[in-house]
Amino acid sequence: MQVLKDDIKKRILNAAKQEFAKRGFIKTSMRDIAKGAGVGVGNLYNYFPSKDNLFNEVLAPITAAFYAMFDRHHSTNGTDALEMMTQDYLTSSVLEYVNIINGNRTLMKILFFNAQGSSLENFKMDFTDKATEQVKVWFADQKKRHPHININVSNFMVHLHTVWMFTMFEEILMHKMTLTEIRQIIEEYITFETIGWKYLLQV
Amino acid sequence: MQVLKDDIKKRILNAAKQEFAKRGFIKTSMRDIAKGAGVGVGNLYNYFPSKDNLFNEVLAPITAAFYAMFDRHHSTNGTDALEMMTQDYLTSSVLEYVNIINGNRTLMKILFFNAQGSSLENFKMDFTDKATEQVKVWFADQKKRHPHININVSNFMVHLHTVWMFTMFEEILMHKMTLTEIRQIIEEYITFETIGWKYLLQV
Amino acid sequence: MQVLKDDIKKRILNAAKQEFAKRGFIKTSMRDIAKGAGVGVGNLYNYFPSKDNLFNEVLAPITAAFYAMFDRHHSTNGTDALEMMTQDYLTSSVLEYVNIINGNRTLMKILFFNAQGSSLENFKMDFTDKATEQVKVWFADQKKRHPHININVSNFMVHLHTVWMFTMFEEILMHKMTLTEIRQIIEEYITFETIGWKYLLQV
Amino acid sequence: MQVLKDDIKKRILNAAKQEFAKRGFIKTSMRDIAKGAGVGVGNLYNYFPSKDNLFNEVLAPITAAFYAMFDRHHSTNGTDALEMMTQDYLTSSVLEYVNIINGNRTLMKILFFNAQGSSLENFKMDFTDKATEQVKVWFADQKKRHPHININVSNFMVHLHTVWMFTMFEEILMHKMTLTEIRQIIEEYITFETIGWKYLLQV
DNA sequence: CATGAATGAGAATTCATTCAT
DNA sequence: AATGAATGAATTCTCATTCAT
Repeated sequence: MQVLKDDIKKRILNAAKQEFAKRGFIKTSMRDIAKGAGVGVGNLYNYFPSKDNLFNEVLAPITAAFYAMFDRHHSTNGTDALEMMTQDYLTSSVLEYVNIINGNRTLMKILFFNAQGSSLENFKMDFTDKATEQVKVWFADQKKRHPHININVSNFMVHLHTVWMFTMFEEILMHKMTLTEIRQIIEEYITFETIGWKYLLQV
Repeated sequence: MQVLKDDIKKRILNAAKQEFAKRGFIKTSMRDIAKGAGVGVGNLYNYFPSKDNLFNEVLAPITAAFYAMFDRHHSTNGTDALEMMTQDYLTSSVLEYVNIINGNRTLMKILFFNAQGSSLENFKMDFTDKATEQVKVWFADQKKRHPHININVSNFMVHLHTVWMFTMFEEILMHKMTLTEIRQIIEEYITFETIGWKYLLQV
Repeated sequence: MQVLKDDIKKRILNAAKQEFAKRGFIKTSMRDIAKGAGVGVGNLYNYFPSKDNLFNEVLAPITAAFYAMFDRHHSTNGTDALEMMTQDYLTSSVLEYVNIINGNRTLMKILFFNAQGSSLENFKMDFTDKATEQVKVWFADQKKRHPHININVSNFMVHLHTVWMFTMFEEILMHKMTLTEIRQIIEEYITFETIGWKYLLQV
Repeated sequence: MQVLKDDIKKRILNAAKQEFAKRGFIKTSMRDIAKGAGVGVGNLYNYFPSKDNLFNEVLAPITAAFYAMFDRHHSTNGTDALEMMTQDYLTSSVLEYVNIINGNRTLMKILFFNAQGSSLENFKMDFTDKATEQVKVWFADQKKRHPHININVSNFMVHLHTVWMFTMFEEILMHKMTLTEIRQIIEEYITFETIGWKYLLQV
């Protein structure tokens, strides 16, 4: 019975994923999902209290991954600024994101492009805001350590670059690329960012 | 009578703008707009043949501005690459965009974030694609003029930076900023881009 | 001024005729008519109190013709049965109808096929009912004159043949025919009817 | 549950039948039907995907009967002309139609008089056209068998008589008659047709 | 746990008619 | 007399959610 239940839940989540990816949150109807899952409409509500909740559950893996990553990086607040500027460090960081993306293309597409109308419609914005806050704290910390660093970078600039990273993810998503291609892009991206920031920070 | 008509049309367009900005295209109902404009529902259709058309008319100023700018820049294809790399040229270019933005904050918000479900839902994507095409042509032209330039930048990278520019606009939009702040950001942005591209192109 | 008014009225009636013929009573909107007449919507109501009234006025020529014919034939009640059975008499009668048809093809089409939803939607039925009543009176009269005539023809049969005549008109209308073709058909029709009725009445 | 479903479907079809018969396709609203069936408006769409489809389902019995009959008569193409001229053969044929009519008075009324605006609005015309085609084929066949038969009857005349038969059905419909009355009428009708055609064909 | 029928509000759009100008 | 903007009710159809079975 428990097994059966889990199976059904998975089938619902899967069907929902397909439909949300195809038509977006608003245009997807519970009926479509039920049909896709081979399940009665009413039964959906035995597993998920509402359409919005179902949507959140579908996207749980990706949102969780983002939050997990966020927490992990929270603990790197102690990392030294100059160390962070190394290509290696950055590359490994970004590749971490890329792995998330690559394992969850569909979910990310939904989260970034098809969430309008749901409670997750502002996820990207909220997340970047949070991330920016974190970076601002990190910057303040660095100021103490390296007084010579030009820390007068606007908060906005920090925010913008966070968003840009996401934008890059989006573009990678939308232009179905091979892993090799992705690696090359990441490299170009990192180069670009490193050069720019080093200049701005006058390191 | 003529005055009255124009007045009502403006009131409808205004109400529509407010509602579309608040709730997005899909979730905004003609009833809401009518109520907002202090007008009967049916009367909306004396001015605009459909919801989608009304939406397009609301956004006409901003879409027209984008297309006009696109056409103007089309004629700069002859511009030399090295000239374009000057801070001055770039700054003036970007400020052009910024002026558009600044005069049409709400409209841009709608166009970029709230157009899902309308015929303009792909405007940003289509526009960046077009812009990318243009830049690719420009790159090819530059290859002839400056054979020493490293032209092996992926199309994707070109595309990405076009999108980034838009992203910056979006962010400027969302963080209601003063003109001075905007100027500083543009400066940082230009610096960043110039440095990065000079490096990539090995100029 | 009076001239102008008449001109406008004619233009409205004409435009209405076109539209009613094209789309039928229900599907034709007052706006369409106004546009067709080159007149403001509101002005229609200065000439005709309602859509239904306008419809009636458009069809007035044809309905009037039918009623006029009806009245004329009312006075033929004195005509002798055996005289009426002659080809000549019948032919001339039917040709009378044909002339009406031919001069008013469009109006008849409207009256017969496009009146649903209007107060004239039952015109044909009402008219045939009245005509049948008249013929029944005529039959009763004949019984006195020619006791040997088999008068036991059902009222229904009388009704049916009235309807058939109309049906023939409809078919002639729908198969745009030349006058010669029409004449041939009428001849065949009369032959058919004469033969049949002579047999039924055992004349 | 299954019983309930069938019951409701019947109630909807019945209510729809009543309303369509009363007001015709266009003027009947889904709300009226829902109210008549004691059902919510939305629920109609659980049974029928559209108003037009509901209309078609309501009329399915009668349209199916017509097509079935058409197919059956298609196989009588081999029947000899002179045989067909016998009263018995014709009577049995027409009675076949009459039986259909008698069991479906309301439906035929709807199909013939109240279908405007629906996808069945041309049913009668289409059907008579098809039937006429069939008869023309039959005529051509007879010409070979009985060269002395005067086959120069206009196509129009053939068409007209097909329509007339339908017209008779319509009239029978509209004048609620007993079966005995109907039989008498059919007899008169057949007599009329036989006499007339024999004369026209110079048999 | 499962069904899908049922609900009822809400969507966009149409249209005859009125009325201020 | 003429305009056409304005109204508001009516149209078909959709859909998240509930509930009897």
